[in-house]
Amino acid sequence: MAFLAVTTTPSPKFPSFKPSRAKKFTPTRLTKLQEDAKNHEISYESYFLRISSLCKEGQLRQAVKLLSAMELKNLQVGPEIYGELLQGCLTERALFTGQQIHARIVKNGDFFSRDEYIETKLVIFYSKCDVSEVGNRLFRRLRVQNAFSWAAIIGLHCRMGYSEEALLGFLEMQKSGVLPDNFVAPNALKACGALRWIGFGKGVHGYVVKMGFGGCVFVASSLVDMYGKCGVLEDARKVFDAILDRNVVAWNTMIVSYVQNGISEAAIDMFYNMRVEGIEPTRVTVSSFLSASANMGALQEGKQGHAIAVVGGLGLDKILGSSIINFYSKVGLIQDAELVFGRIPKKDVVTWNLLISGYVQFGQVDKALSMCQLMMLDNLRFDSVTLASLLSASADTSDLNLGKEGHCYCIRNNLESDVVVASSIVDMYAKCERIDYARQVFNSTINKDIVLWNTMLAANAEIGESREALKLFYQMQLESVIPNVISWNSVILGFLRNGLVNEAKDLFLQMRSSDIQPNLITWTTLISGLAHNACANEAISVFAQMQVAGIKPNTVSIVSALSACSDVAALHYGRAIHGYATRHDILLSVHIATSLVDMYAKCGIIDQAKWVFDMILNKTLPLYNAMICAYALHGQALEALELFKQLEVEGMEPDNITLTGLLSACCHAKLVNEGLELFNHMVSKLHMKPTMEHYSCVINLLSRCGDFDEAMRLILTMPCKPDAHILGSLIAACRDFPEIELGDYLSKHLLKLEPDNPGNYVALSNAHAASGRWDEVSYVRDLMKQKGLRKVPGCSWVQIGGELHVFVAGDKSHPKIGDIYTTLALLGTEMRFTGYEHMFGDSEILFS
DNA sequence: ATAGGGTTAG
Repeated sequence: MAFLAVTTTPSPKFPSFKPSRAKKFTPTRLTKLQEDAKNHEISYESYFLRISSLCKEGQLRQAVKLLSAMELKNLQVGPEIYGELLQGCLTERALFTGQQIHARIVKNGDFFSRDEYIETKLVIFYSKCDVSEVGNRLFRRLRVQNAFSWAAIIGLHCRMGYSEEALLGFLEMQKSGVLPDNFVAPNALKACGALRWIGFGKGVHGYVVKMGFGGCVFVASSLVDMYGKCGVLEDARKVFDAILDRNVVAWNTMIVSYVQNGISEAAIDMFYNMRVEGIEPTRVTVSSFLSASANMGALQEGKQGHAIAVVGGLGLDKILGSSIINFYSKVGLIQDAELVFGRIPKKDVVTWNLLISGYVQFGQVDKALSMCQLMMLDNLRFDSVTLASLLSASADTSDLNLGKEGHCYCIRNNLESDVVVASSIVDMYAKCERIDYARQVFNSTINKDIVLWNTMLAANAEIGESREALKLFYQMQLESVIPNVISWNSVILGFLRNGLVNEAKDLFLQMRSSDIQPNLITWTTLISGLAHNACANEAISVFAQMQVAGIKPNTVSIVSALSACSDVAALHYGRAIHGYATRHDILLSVHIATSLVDMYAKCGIIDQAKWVFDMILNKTLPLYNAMICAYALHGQALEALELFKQLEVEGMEPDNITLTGLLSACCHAKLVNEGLELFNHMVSKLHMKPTMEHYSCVINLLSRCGDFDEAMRLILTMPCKPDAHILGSLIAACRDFPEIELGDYLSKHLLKLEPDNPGNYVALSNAHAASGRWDEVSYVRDLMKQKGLRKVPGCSWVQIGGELHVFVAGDKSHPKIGDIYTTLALLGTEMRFTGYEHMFGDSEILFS
């Protein structure tokens, strides 16, 4: 029973003195006591007061010195002095000093270390310093677990993210007969919010009301926060409205709830209401307001928020600074973001990440990379967010080496198990055309979330692996991940990229009857996919359906619809879309103008195309290209060349498309000198490498003008093998002149060169058809049949008398069919569709 | 009691 004897040591004599009395000392009495202490014998009381005030001022070293002085003089030190010292260490979060005090307490024997007040203080101290092992151990050894220690330990669990433990503590506390007070309730509510346990939260709400804490702003604000975190904004608002004296925190909590639930408008509204009530915003207010502004892309509001922070003298800490940077980079004002970045005194990873992701988002990969280097020089390590941005940059630029470096960094630093990072890695490999690597990373990631599934789905859809995409779509559902709009959209895209139009339409119908409704991107995907698969008329009708469904078309959908109109020369619909764009003030978009130029040109109205072209002030290269190709289509080579001059005057660099347009314009107009001059200019002055199309235009031009020698010379000197198209056009020209011998030679050569390439046979038959030699066409087709070659879709046409004969090989829905409509449009409106006929087993569309 | 960053679809 020796140890019992220790615990029952007779208590030393202490002055009967309670810390609560300290509050009654007035400042004058305090100074008097301090003077006494200097001159005369220092009383216990004044030691206590001196230590207490030093602790409150944060002068911990001085306070500890006094404690040592007391110990030297063999003065008895009571629990209240240790308590004050611990409180001082607590507010200063001075863990080391606190541990020293703890050591002295233990050294002084069980009377001190087992004092209820001291024990509780120690639990609170270690809990607040987030030393959970010690805090928990001391708490478990407590003989009396009072409301204070319970609050400390529940708060500790809360801060460490052990929300379940916090709530268990809340229950256990009640079970042991200690009633949770208005200090514990906020922590319990915070845990409910973190766990999204609305049921438990409501229980706490009921308890709070029963106990009469409902009027406490702290508790009410926590309730607002809890309901907000659980997504029940109506209840959050009800609690908020019932608070009688709302302080800034209450307002902030409500604003934050709206922001976190994506209701930015309401958050902004709240902010203005708060200002009307004359509540001064804090950094928390402004940074939440800026989040809302950033999410809405509300330029004016965000700038106002920044101004309020400056005018209100709110210091630029890293969180407020980050919010400002986030806002500026989200609205694209990267330079302003840079400026603010430079003014933040203490930056952390988040600050750097924001600027880096801003750069990545606006395509400034170089700046993002140099930022990463500077970040390393600042002794900061990359985290998963940095890597996600870096990997996304590698994906955008298809930089496989950079991407691999990023992947390796993730492996070395254990970041690859983060789903977000895994998604970025998968996306990076997919965009760098290494779907095999993407698949490997995808398979080895344990916890797949919807974004990761969608990333893999999109990767397969992009390359038309529709089977694989559909498989993933079912597989994710088997693993209880419910597809969202993006998943559906990707599967539809996969079908369309694979040319499976019916399957795509089918899935779209399924989607419309499911819980998930098509959004703008679904409609756009479908319209553009139909247009690309030669279903122009359907594309146009889907575009109309989309408006019926109440979805406002954007630039991409309008451009796709216009391209569909171009394909079938649907002037009527094209004009309607033009009108729509004008009414909605989106005509200024260069992309739409470019499509309009193309559409009007292909519908035969070159003047209208020029009108649209002239209307755009800041012309881009694609716009010039569209107009040049429009002139080429209409055989107006001189105008095209004039435009080329204008383009060079404006300091633009022509690209391959520009040159193709110009050369084909020359070719149509048989401007042989201009064409050759252009070709030489392109090679020697612009240092451009001619493509097969460029050679094709020039060789076609030469042969159409009868210069077969020069054409052959070019064929022999070109760095790549001539394709079927080039030889085909040459053969066609041979028939026209006639250069029968050369033509026959080339024909045989073409078939000898690549006897198994069906494209060559098609080219040949097209060439024969163009010169009206039907027997030859028939012969070539027979040859194909003998060789068992599948027909390659394609078409050709020829005008004989008043009739236009159009030959369509294979499927009538082949994209090439669009050319027929364009040709018809160019020929004028007299041409009338008269029906299909069959010739050589293929369809022939007759017009007259 | 309240605040900041990242990944997927046309």
